[in-house]
Amino acid sequence: MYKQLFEHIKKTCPNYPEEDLNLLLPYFESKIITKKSLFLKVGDVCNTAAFAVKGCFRYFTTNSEGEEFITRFAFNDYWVGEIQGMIHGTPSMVSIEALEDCSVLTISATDYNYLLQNSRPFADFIEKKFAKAFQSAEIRSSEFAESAENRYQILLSKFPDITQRVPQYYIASYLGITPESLSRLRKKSIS
Amino acid sequence: MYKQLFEHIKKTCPNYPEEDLNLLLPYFESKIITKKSLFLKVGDVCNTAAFAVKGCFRYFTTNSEGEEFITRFAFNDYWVGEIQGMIHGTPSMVSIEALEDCSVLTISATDYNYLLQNSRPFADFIEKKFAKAFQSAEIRSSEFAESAENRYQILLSKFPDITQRVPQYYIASYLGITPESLSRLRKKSIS
DNA sequence: CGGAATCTTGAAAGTGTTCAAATCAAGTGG
DNA sequence: CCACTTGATTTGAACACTTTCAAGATTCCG
Repeated sequence: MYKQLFEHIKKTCPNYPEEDLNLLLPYFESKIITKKSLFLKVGDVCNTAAFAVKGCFRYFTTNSEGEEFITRFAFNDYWVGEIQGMIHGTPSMVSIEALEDCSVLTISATDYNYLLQNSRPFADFIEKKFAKAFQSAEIRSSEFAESAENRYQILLSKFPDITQRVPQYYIASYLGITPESLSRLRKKSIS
Repeated sequence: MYKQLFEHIKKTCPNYPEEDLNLLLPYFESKIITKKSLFLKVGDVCNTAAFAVKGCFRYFTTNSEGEEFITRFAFNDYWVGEIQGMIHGTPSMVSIEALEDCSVLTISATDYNYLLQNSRPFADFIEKKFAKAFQSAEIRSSEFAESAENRYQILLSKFPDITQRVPQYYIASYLGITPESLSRLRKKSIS
């Protein structure tokens, strides 16, 4: 559990001091998030962040027609939650739901902000994560420059096992097409 | 010129100390960016940020078909450039072009980073701007949950005068449709 | 073994694209 | 100031792609 979190941190910040890693321990709590439960709901303020040791989540919003639209997925070694809301107390624009039973390490917004203020290495780590998240958001929005078929290929190349873990209609929603269209698109790609 | 920049900063950070504002002066330079010139090119590292006193810019990428796709617009009182690249030296994923003759206040990446390190108020200001930019990127990608017509209406509500300043084929590109489709869509909306 | 959920397939309808031509607008040079 | 050029927008018709709705096949799970 914690070893995986530490590995994750060291991958992002290779010179994160070993002793500072151990200081993090008391702030995290191991939890199971059961399949289909909501980790965060639109409009709520995110008061917990979770490091996904094992699991799979979807972020989604609802459009003006009342249809769900998936904005992103999160898998093992991803952080789940809304950093923005944790820091500034702004209500979330997305909901987050577990697609499997997920094993996570959670940290409260209070402890998170405490560490941000009092641990230089942690603050640097979060800053890097944040920069990465920003880049991902920019990439996500430019994906729509591509055709649905290309978007699907890009998604597959990023997450080769996504078809095993995520129902196809969710992938379709992420791509912005109907499940039927995705089914046909897949059929075409194979032949 | 500078007054406008100061107003902009005070709007974001109401208690930005007056004396710290004046400290910023020597780092900024007033410039004109002529219509159609590139402020930043894909792949280059952004070494200058610009505060748009007056003007209008488009950010764009090129998809795998070689077609341009506009990711966002920037107008008066916007910051133009890639903060990410300025801080981390990463190459830009977008190009930025002036759509009018633009009057801007520029600051070099070096000075920018210097201020970030040495001026607490400036760092706080940038942090807020950054959070805002992140949110905008998230919103931008969820816009594709909506129909082209709704996306157009949303854009109009955000920038009521955009049709006066930006050619329609650029707006179409931003919406992810052809200029012809936008033309028809507008015709329909009016009646 | 059911029953529910998911995925596939078909046909019709809808929507956006393409390509070509016409119209409109703005600026240039005689 | 007008004719001309160039760029931008509109319109039309054929076409391509995606959606919708309905039905059938498949998979998963209690």
